[in-house]
Amino acid sequence: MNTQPGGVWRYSSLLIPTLREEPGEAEIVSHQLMLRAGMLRKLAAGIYTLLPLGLRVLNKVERVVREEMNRAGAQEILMPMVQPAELWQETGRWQQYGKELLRFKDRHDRDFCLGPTHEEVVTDLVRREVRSYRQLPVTLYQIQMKFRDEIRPRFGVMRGREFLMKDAYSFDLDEAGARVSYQKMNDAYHRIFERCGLKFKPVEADSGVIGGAYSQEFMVLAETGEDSIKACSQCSYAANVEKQPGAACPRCQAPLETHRGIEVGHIFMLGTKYSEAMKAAVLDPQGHEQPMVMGCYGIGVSRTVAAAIEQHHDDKGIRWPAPLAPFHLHVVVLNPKDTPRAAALGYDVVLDDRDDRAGIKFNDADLIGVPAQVIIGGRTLKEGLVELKRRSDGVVRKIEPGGIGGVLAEWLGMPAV
RNA sequence: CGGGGCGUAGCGCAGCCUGGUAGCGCACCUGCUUCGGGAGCAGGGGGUCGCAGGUUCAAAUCCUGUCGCCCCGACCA
Repeated sequence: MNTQPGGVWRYSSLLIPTLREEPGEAEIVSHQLMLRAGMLRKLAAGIYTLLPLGLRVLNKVERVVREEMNRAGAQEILMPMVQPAELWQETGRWQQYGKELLRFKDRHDRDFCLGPTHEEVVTDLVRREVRSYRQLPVTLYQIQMKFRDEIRPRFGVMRGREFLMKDAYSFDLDEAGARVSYQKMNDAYHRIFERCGLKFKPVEADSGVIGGAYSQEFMVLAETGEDSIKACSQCSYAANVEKQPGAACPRCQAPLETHRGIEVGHIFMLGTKYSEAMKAAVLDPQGHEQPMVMGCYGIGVSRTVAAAIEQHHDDKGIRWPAPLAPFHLHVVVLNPKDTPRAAALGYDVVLDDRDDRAGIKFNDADLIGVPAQVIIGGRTLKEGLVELKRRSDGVVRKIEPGGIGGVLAEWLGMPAV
């Protein structure tokens, strides 16, 4: 599908199978709304097909992520989903990783796995191609489907087995350089989640199987989050409960408050765990071999979509933050005979030209949650006006069609492209 | 893997306890009317009741096994 900005799409030609009733399979609101809004359908436990609307939102998150990764100096690559066992045996994770790592053999009886993460592959790439400290620092990233055979997938794309992830890996000559790279990614993550319109909190976390010196998780605050976090009531300190079992802030001794969070990002200072195991080294200015100091940085792209819905919805449906919205403007044409010539507004527009009753169109529009709606029809149309409605708070303005662009720019907080 | 629940039309469900030729709402198709917040009337199509065995004259219903899905727990970059 065309994802170029500024297009006009006819609702009648899009596959948007909205559901009036709540699907029995969904427990939490983001999962329910993704199904009801026709974004998502299940193929098997934890494995989903994204429909046009769902894909458009995913693409919007990807766009924000790419822009900020590129701005931070990271370079995009694309690594294979299928990985040979040998690499994982080098780091010992072939044995360490449990059943979450889906393994299989090819026709020649060689062992492979579906990549749940890409430290081994990227380290293999860099050790082959980078020889000198002059080539550092380098940060590589990709946006790719991951597969983790979760014990218990749940809540739709919140905890799927197959999911879209942005993973980045930094390589530096020394610890100081690695800290700079880590900080750049930290800054980029703040910008990404802010741009996505999310209320989030960076927390200190355990680095788990990935390993490394220290790590931070980016938690979207939501009641339905699977993680519990402790945040200081006075300073900015916050930690995952796995990491912080105490009741008082270790920095300022103030009491800690408990919140629920959805982990949408996780950044790790890896150190030389992988570069040493895999002999990924460069020559320093003195001509000595040094293992590269690494960091790795993940964002659950599909999970971010669900997290955004958890924070932005009401009883009628989704209320997309403008940067993530599948469309910026939803044109509700009450009488298909009044279908306007779709003016090039410079925004993504969906035009509901279906031959259906007004109630169906209003309800679908609210469900899908495009941030602005134009209602064309009735008395207003006879006056030569249209109604512009803001989804977030229901504010309605009657204006001349020529004024739509201006109000949109104001409401969306973003200029036309 | 332990505990709980559910598999009946595309979706949501009833029927199962107490066995006797499978039903409701929505959706879908046709016609007429209607048309600013999920229309009305009339007609119509759609089902191996998850699957496999067993009991029985007869199984959606009872028994056994099995598969799938959901929730809680353990686990989780």
